[in-house]
Amino acid sequence: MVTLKDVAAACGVSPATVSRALNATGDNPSRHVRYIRHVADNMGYRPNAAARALKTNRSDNIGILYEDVMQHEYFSSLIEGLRLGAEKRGYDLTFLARHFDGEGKVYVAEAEYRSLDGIIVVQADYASSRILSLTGCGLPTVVVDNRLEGCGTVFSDNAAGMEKLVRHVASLGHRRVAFIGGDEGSVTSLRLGGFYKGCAESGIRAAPEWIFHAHYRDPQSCFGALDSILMGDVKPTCILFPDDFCCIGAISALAARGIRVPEDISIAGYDGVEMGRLMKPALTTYRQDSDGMADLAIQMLTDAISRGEQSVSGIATAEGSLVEGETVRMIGG
Amino acid sequence: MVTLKDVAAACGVSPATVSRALNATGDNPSRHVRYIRHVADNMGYRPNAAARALKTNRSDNIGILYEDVMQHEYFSSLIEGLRLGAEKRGYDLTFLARHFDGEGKVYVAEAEYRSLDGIIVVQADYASSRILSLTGCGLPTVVVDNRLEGCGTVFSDNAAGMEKLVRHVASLGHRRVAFIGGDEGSVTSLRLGGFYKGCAESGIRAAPEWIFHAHYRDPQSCFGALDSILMGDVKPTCILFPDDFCCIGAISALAARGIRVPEDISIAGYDGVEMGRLMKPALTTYRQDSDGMADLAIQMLTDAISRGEQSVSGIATAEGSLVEGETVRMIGG
DNA sequence: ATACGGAGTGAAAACGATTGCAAACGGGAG
DNA sequence: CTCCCGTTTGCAATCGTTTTCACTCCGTAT
Repeated sequence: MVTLKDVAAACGVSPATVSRALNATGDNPSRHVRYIRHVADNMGYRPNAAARALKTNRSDNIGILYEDVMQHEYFSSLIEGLRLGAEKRGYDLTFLARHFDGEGKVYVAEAEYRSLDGIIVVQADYASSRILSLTGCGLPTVVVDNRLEGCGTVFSDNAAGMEKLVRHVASLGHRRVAFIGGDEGSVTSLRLGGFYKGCAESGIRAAPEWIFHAHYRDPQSCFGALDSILMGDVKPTCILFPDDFCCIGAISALAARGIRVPEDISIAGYDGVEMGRLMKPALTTYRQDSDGMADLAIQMLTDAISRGEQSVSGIATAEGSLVEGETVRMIGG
Repeated sequence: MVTLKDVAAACGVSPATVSRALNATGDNPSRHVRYIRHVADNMGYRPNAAARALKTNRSDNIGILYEDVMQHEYFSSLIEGLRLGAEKRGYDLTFLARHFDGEGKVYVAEAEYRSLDGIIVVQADYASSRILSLTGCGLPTVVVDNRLEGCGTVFSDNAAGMEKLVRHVASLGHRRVAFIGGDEGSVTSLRLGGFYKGCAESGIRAAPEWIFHAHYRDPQSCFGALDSILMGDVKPTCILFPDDFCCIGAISALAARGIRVPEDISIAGYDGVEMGRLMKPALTTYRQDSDGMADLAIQMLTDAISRGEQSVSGIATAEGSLVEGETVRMIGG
């Protein structure tokens, strides 16, 4: 392993000079600096992250914290986006391991231990108490799709997206629209607000009997809601699902009852998964901009880091886009 | 931040003693050692990873390297499995960033820079030249579903799995079976071998005109193959797809032609994604044991690390399981 | 009683980088 | 030629651990 000292010897200068030459940020480096850099390159010098972190307390490393979300395509693409964003800005990404202590899982200690520069929290459930303990830790933190005291936040446009979806559905003539989701403490509860607003603006009555609770990406509770809907006297012409996964699954559940989509009933999902584009009829859904969210999150975080701040403030929202598929059909006015 | 020295002062001993007390591995620690540990705990002492790494050249940190696979449910659950396995054994997981140099992406340098203890490679494509440069780097490396000189390997039971699938299909009476996949340099080429073997053992003629090339998880090439199959004079009774994603997509493509699954044609996928269980008819497929593979990989790697070896040898295979769905129907003998 | 071996401890030297401080240097003005 | 001021450089300390080496202490064998 070639060290600063080796490069210094090769250049006939002191290690301090080499360090400065390599870290200098000026726009037009002097001949001497260029020479040192050239030699360092040639020798294959790479700084030692541990030594640097020890001295500076910085690691160019961001911790990422999530729970049980990897299987969701939306989240895994979000995480991939985080990685790309971090890479672009010269940071690495480390999974924050959950080392146990007496009372629960400890993330902060881990982050400190590794001298991480910041933390990104990706979590489907709101306000996990384990996460809450992060907020006071003096490390800049950005939370995705969640609101946490003292942390920066990046939201998907949950309310606005659902609103757009409702309008779209309304524009195709639907007046009896059911909503599945709105689970307390999940993003779908934010969307419920958008649903109400969209209904109000489109002159649709948001009938309480057509609003059903279900968890995000939980087919079980979702199909339960579907059952209730189908057992009602008056049936909706369109059902909005909490996520694409459940929505696609529902097509089969409906087919098993002899109900065709979209001929007999229209449906729409939420997320914008790849399968939705592939299938026939193509899924009508709202595509969350996971790449945009990821990049915003990393940007907020790295900005705060490079300003040397201990916390991140501010809220940003990434706008998604309506995906007009074929699962919502036009119905007679 | 509380350091070794602080603990030492509080205990009235030297830092060296504290270090030894905390790192001692003996089964029954002496009273004195227990006391030091107690004090350290109480003071909230956490070792500094950077200092430790600097001194020992170990980081309890494993690098993970992959390309463009995050969107695949199989891969993201594999990565989640890796994380869990690493966590279980006291390691963290860091994404290996791809810093560029003149000729391509450089992973090794990054791994060295962070003094990573080992590397796990997850990659759909065989023999990427970028990866190859890893092998000589003196870091223990385990490759998933791939064979690379000087690296440990964990395989999914590609051939055996496909063989089982073929037998299952044969046992339901199918004699005309088409195979899509077998792409050079991808895992599906291994499965092609299993296909031949399964056919041979089941007395099925593996007809070359029913073997079609397609990339893994590439609907485009897959549907092209499907077209060819459907245009043939004699049609197969069952089609085996390279992955569940394409297979599920194919159901729609078939439906668009008025072909029903499984009444008119039987199909099976490969991977075992969640959606397959949810849909109706439930997807017949072969579920790869991604958790098992991940755990094997981490175990091989951490074993080598703790033995202080510079490379990993050995090949392990994780056995998957046949998922008998409803997309392959029994046909008349 | 003396010598010896083992266990435990402390002092101090690393590991490889950054950085405050002071000295050396270089260029322009007088 | 000298002086002054701004820039560059080197020295040395430091970050928090681990680890070697020498030493002490104590129990046991001779």
